[in-house]
Amino acid sequence: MANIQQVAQKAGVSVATVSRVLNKNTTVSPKTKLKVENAIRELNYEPSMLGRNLRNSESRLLLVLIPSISNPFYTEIINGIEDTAVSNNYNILLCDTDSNPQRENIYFNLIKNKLADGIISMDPAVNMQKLNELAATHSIIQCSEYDENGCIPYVTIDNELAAYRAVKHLIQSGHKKIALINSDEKFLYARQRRQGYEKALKEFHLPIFNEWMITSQQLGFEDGQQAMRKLLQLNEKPTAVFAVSDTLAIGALREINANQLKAPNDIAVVGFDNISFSNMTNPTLTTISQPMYKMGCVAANMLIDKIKGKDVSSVILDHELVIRESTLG
Amino acid sequence: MANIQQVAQKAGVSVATVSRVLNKNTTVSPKTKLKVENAIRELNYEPSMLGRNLRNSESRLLLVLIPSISNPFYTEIINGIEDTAVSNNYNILLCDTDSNPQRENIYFNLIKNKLADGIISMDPAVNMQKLNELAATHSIIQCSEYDENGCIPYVTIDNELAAYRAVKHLIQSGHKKIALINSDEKFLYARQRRQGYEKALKEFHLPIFNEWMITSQQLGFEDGQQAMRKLLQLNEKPTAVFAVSDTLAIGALREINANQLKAPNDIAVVGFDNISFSNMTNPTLTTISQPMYKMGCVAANMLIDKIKGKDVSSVILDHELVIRESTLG
DNA sequence: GATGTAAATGTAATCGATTACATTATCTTT
DNA sequence: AAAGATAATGTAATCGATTACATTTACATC
Repeated sequence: MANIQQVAQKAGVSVATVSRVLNKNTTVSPKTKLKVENAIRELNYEPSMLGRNLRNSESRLLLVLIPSISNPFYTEIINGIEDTAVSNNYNILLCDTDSNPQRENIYFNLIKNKLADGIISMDPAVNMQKLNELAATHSIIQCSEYDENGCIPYVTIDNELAAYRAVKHLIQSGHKKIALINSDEKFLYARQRRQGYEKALKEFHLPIFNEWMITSQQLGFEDGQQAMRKLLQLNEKPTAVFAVSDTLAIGALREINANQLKAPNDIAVVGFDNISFSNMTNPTLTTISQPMYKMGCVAANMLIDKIKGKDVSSVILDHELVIRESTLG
Repeated sequence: MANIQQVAQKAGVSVATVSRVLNKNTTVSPKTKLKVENAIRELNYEPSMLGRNLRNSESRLLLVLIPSISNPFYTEIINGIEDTAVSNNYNILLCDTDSNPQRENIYFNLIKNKLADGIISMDPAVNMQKLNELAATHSIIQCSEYDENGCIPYVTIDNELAAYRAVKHLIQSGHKKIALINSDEKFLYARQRRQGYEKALKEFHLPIFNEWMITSQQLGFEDGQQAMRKLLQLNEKPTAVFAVSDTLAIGALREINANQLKAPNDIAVVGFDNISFSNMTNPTLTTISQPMYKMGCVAANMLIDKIKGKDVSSVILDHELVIRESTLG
């Protein structure tokens, strides 16, 4: 692969002139410009980003941290981030942390090493302290999950309100025994959604039973199945379930089917996220729709602004309750 | 962020010595080594990959091209690639081409520009000619989808045999009217799976009807729904369907349910890929299981070998028919 | 034709690392 | 204590671009 020197030599000009042509600098005569362009074409030259980035100390790469690529919730967000990034001449590095601190470190180093210009973190299990430290010197945005006490700008939805609405919908459909399948409350969204759940129950003077609140360590389908299995073993079974993630809800639905029960008649189910699967289940799943694509766009724009040195402030986007078969008796 | 010069100054040594400490070169006395390490710690120094990569002309970044991050089929493969890459000290750049030639170009430039050391392409819609040209000068591996006539090493399964087995299973379950929901036959895997389908039908002297072969442009759930809708409008309806992707099959199942029909009694369904969701549907989906994680590992190892200059040859992995409720009358 | 000004082009420093080669320090050995 | 061998460290070129500053060229004006 040719370098800028060879192009300059072939065109009979200096490297500076070649660079000017490359960067669309106007102070190049049309004649020399043509010579240079011919040389570039003949040599099949492509400028090395390594050299360019070293000099400009930018990489035009954005890091996107996700806990697991297997959760469809993130895919739509990523589409939004990617579209926005590309149209601003950035590319994204998708980093599956697996909620593994060691991997996390690898990716943090990438930004310290100037191989990335900024980070969008969607990992709820990220080391918040480290992230905050890093944010002092680098551009970082949080998406969906964030640190209440930190100073990193974020984009998210009102989780408590969304959960409240989901549970209220169940109550208004006539349910009085409503279970919660939550994820670990070390995550902010889990605490917020539980608050929304409790708020709705209290408002309608319904009892809050610890037995009906299951904590799941992971968000896989199987985890939802397991949680539902526990609920079905109780003496006093709930008639409705609110799961804090569609993947959990879908697993729960599966377990209901497997026990020859029917949703929503035996047990109604509400999920959270509106992943594309949620409309393919049998019955289809009632869920809270997050504006995932938009969330990705907003996060990317915030990050790019931050990199440019602008001030950015956090954003809370709207959500929507999507009512489908799993709660429609 | 401190650079190597400042570390050298602080430690009272030359940059060469710092570099030696960094690269675990043995010819450094324990005493100086300590001095340097202290300086590094005090200055919070992290070596710039940009400088290092420019000098070494390597980036230790692998490009992974996928047509769409929304298809769960790819997620398990990516997990395999990522694990293998990380344990070999590489990181991966996940690139969602959206089967968009312009995006594709962006990512091809990344490797030309030395920002990536190699490519694993899983995009069936990739420009094969360009990919082959690029392969002449760069390290490239294809995964799952490949070019029969090209010279790029690949890892895949025997698509024809897998499809043959899937259809044979339907025939042996008593079905005589078997439809195919295929994707565009510009893709090799589509042609191969169709061949397997036809081979099975011929072997059992069953007729091949063009009406029963639907081509879907995309692999989304909705596309499967649409395809099934067409099949259900036929005068002579099939009693079983083989879809070349689980996403299509799940959409088809959904459409069957929506028409108050039951799988497998009214119509049996077989998918392809064994994505995790295929075990969550109602009924659960019979499908061909590809060793996705392993495929990713093999592809990554092949690529790393190729980068090292070793000779690598293509690999065909085993598949498995997973029988579930959607074909079990 | 001399002069001034603007446009075009070139020279060389720079980004932050690695490393071949040169030099200096240390240790043996007699 | 001198010589030679070896270990430790330093000097400076290098990777491939960008760009401030310097220089050259072209052209207008009197």
